[in-house]
Amino acid sequence: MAAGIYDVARRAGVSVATVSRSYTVPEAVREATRERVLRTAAELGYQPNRAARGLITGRTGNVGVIVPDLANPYFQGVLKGAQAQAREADYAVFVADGQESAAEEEALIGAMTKQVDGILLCSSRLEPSALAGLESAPAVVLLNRRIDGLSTVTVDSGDGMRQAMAHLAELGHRRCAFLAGPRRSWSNQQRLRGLRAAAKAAHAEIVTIGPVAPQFEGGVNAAEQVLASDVTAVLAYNDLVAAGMLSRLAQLGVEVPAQLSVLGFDDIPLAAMLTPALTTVSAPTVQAGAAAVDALLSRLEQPDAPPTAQQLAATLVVRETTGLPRAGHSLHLTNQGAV
Amino acid sequence: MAAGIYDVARRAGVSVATVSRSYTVPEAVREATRERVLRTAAELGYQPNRAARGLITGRTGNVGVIVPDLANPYFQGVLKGAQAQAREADYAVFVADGQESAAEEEALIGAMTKQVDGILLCSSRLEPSALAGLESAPAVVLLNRRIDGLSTVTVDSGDGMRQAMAHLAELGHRRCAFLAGPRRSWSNQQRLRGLRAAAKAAHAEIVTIGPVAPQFEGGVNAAEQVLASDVTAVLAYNDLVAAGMLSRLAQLGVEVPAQLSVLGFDDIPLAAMLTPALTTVSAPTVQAGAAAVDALLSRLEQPDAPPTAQQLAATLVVRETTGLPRAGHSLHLTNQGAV
DNA sequence: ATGAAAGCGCTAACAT
DNA sequence: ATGTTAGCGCTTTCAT
Repeated sequence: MAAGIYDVARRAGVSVATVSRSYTVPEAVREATRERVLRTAAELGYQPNRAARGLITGRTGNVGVIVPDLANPYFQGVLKGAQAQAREADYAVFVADGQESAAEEEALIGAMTKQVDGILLCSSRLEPSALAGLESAPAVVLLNRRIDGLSTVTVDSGDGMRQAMAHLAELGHRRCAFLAGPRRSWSNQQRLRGLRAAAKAAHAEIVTIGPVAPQFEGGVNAAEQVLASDVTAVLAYNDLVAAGMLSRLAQLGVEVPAQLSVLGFDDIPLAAMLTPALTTVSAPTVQAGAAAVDALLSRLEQPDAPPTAQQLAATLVVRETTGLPRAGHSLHLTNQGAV
Repeated sequence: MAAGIYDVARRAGVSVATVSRSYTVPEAVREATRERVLRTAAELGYQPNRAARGLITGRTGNVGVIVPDLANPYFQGVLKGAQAQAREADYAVFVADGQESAAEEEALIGAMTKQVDGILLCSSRLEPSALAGLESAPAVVLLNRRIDGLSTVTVDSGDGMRQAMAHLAELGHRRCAFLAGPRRSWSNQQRLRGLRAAAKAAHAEIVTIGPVAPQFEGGVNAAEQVLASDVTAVLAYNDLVAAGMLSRLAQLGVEVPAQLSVLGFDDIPLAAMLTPALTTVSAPTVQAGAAAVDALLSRLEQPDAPPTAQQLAATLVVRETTGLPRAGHSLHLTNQGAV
């Protein structure tokens, strides 16, 4: 069997209290003693049992990460960053997939609560009222969502959109489409707001299309509508939508960026892998995941400190899907509907 | 504070044992009593503390999933499937990122061991000897790796390669390149073996290039070498490599599939999003993750049952990057090295 | 600086 | 069918 604290204590000729202290309050035990204890522990392959420890300290050493969809590449970066940061601080991480459902998310929070010290809720699908009720129990940090009373980490997507629009305006675009994401999504609202403000400043016109499903298919399905709207550029809700758009445009024989400029949002790895490579606004997902865990852990250190609201910068990454607007004529489709 | 079992017991007018039994051996308590207990528990918002339970039962109700790289889309599917299946059985899942390092992986296993009932090791970077030493402690299931004495879930990638080669042969390709993955990788060996056998059967010739990094860049960097090798088709180690290949080929002005056919492996979501869409061998990642957790859980039920070795079928998905071989002339590069 | 002993919240014998 | 009680492996007063 695995060695327990008593085995180590006996073998090292000390009491269990000393063994325990060697780990938790090292400075309270004489160096020679501690060394002997640790060496003995290593020999026996002893590791303190976290569950037993948690029972008495009230801390589990775990954090939970809940995302709406584990298959979404956006959350992959977040998870990677969160995991790395947690492990750094010697925390283990539970993951759970909310399946894009508020109810499931709530159930997961409930199930997780007792097993973690804190929960990182990513792009929560919960109602603001449900979120507001989370101020207690384990610490909670929100990613991509802002609610009073909770610590949050957000990406300045409004400014990201401003950069995107400024880029388009500089190229000469004056009439652009925005392929909107889910209407109630916080991120969508931020992006649209930032875009509208920037468009106004640039004396450009925005036609909003959608909402479309924030997936590849959403972009595929919206392509015709975009073409019909007589714009010279389209800003998609996210990279997945932009990718779908690009795919359908290629089928239709529309050249990007010669005939239409396309922008994404998020800069998931896919963006750089497309041909032409997608110009997009980079949201620092890995960094955001790490920052959120940071916020969570410091909340655990100082439960009474006021909640923090960190905002990360988004940065435009110009690649190959944006260019000068086509001359003042509308689009001719050469390859209507071909596969 | 959160209610404990004693609070529930007192309020329901029963002993703690009855409360406990209402959860763990419901049939051993009179229905009326159990109902009352459960109702009381609900009123108090009581939920059994899993850590305390685990301390005595020796079971944590957790499983761990270790992947070499959380940012790799392949493992995203695996994780999604594993998580769903685990939750189904009311298990929580720990994730950890091995950072492509055998040492880190080993450290993670050590750190996790005490906190989980079983570990799912995905595409482990560990030496066979290290793996063989894992037969004890928590249950272990291997994904994409086969070792005697351990339960495994693998994808029949040899047969996947056979399908791919058969498809190419039918189109008329007789000289194809294989962009090899890491030489020591189990998956790479399986794929190469399957490919060689199928090529022999089809009287086709395989030129092996690489090993290349199993990433987008690996494909980008290998493109020139592939072009120089005078093949009419190239089978990449995985979709990421194929995507890099495609990207570079487009830059070089090589038309796919007219001048060169390209195949990937895995069928990660990216494959369908590329233009032209990638023909690839679909490895059922989500299903594999779920099957592996299944294997893990049944191992927990019956620790003495012999280890199982499940093999999942791979299926060729023909999309747009494969076609007839170009006529018998070599490739002319029209756009050498352009961006 | 170290040890003895009392629990943390729960389950599993063992009673009744 | 239900209650009593002894721990699970550890941390933490309180002594020494």
